[in-house]
Amino acid sequence: MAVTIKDVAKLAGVSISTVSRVINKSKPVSSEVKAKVLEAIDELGYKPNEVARSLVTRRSNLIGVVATDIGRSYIAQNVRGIEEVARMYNYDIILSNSYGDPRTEKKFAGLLRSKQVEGIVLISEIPNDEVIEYIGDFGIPFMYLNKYYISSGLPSVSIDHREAGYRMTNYLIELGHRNILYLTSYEGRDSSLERYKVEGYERAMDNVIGARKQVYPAQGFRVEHGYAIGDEVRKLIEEDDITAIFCCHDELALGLMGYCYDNGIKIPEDISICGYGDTKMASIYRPQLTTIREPYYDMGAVAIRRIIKYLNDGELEEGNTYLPIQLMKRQSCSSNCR
Amino acid sequence: MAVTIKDVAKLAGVSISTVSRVINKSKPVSSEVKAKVLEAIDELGYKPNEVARSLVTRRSNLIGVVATDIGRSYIAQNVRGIEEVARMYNYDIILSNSYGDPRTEKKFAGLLRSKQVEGIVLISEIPNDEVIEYIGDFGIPFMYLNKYYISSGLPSVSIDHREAGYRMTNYLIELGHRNILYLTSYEGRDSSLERYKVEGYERAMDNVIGARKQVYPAQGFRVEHGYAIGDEVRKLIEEDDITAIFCCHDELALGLMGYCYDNGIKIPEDISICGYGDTKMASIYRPQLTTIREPYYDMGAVAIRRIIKYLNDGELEEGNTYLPIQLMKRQSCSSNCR
DNA sequence: TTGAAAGCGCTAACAG
DNA sequence: CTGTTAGCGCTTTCAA
Repeated sequence: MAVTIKDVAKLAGVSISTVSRVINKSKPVSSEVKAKVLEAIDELGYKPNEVARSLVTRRSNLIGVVATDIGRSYIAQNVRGIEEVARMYNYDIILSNSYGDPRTEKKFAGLLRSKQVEGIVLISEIPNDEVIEYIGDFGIPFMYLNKYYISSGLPSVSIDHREAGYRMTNYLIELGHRNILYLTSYEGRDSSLERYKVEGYERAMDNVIGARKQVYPAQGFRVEHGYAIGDEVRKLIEEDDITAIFCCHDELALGLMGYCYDNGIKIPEDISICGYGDTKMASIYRPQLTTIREPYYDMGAVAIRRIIKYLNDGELEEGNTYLPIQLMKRQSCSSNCR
Repeated sequence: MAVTIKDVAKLAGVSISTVSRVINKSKPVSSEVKAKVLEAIDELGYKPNEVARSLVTRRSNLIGVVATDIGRSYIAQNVRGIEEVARMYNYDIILSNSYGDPRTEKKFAGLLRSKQVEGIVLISEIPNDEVIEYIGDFGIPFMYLNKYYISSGLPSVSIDHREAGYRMTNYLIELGHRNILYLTSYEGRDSSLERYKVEGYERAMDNVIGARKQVYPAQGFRVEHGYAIGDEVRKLIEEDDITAIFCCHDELALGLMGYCYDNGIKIPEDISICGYGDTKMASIYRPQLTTIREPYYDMGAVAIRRIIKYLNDGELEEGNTYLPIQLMKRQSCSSNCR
């Protein structure tokens, strides 16, 4: 049986209230008594039962995180940010993976509430109004991270995708490219964030005489989709004289680069390719991937910070927090255009 | 104020015990009463307070995970395995990142105990007898995952590194290589697992007439270390006519491959390189990395399964669980030797 | 400065 | 089958 506050009290020859007071420094305790208590705690190796404490204080010091899949590199970075900042404020993280199922997201949110978490961060890759409404009713602070879908009005953290799309495109234009293909992920719905990036892309292209816009859809945004679209892209390159491809996500770019490698297409000599996200792999891969940095760690850190701020001050910030954009110029894009 | 069991009892016109019974299906309840209770629960949107429940049942349904850094790809996979299996048995995961500091590992272990976790998985990258002893005293099941250091006797999960080193080396030999460099991570201590891998490597080399063994240390096992050792390795290749390099970890191999790319050394035409681990990147990178698969997801899954088994049956399995070895033959190794 | 006692929300005997 | 009651380990009034 674990040692409890009673054991400590008995050994120190004081009441449990006194022990509680020295643990929490909640009220003055005479230094001699305090010494005795501390000694007893030390001798017994006593650690307060946080569950009991939570029950009475109504503070679990727990933050719930529902993520699509911690196995995704960027999500791991999100979670790192969350965990590290939470830790600074003495919060622990309960983690659950939904694997992209909306019903699971909702179920886990409910489980987290049962565990009395004080706040929830949802890292999703799908639109899911139902879970958002559901969590909204919990009456605890909630942050929503989704790098694929629009979360208009929801408390969230991201970069300005319009601006990012614009900047990246402009960089390619500066390199001398005119026929730049924007490779998007296929989207039935228009709640996709792609909308903004494409807007930025088009705005940049429209500024330049002789630039030819072209937006082409892949079947998704993962590595395998980038690889799979290779044949089609190759055709486009030849037919339309494309010299640079702006991929809507790093993973897609990496898949496409894999295809190019396997098919003897040289990057950036034959074609410039850039990505979006700056996942870990982007800088390890060769040629290193030119990309837009989405600061995943910071996104997590800011998200949890907003939750904690609310928990401390009751101050509720609304809407999206915009983080600075960084263009990572690397090896995969050059001015070697035809 | 959240709705409690009392509210439900009042609305349903029954006692709280009855409500408890229908929630837990712990004792028979007449179907009409049950219906009333269920209705009340639904109407109020009642969710039992797990904290209160934990306090009385002494079961938190929480598993603590202390990891070095969830940002590392393989650790994310470990945690995925842990989380997914734990979930099947209704356990939640509390996650903390130690960032490799032994004192932090110990501190977090203590915090987890305070939170009444029912088991702990420690994913470490350092030797740390102190924390092991500390957790050992908690009297809860404990699994130790460390892919760099020996955990002799401790409950753990891994592949047979001796055999893996042997098999990989043999594969290179079969490809025709004779001068194979084993690139290890620098180790002052001999509690490193490298010992086993090198043993396997040497055993394979010793079997072959004309094979020349050479074990060379990098300053560590990360991508940057692989890149940094590039100059030295290049010299070795030339001087000693090395045709293949067996890197002790994928990250090291990837770093070295990056160096090769940047310096015009072709893989596998000029040199064959293989890794160890089969991290996600190994199959995305080009050329794809030939490597030994360490099944990270499974390692996590098996670890948590052993914990849960103990929790259910009280059965304690000791020592290491060995998982099958897989040799991933890919693009980075060929028989193109001089 | 200290102790006694109530109670957080729930489960689990114990009675009935 | 149902209700009453005693805690789980702790914090926090309220008195002393």
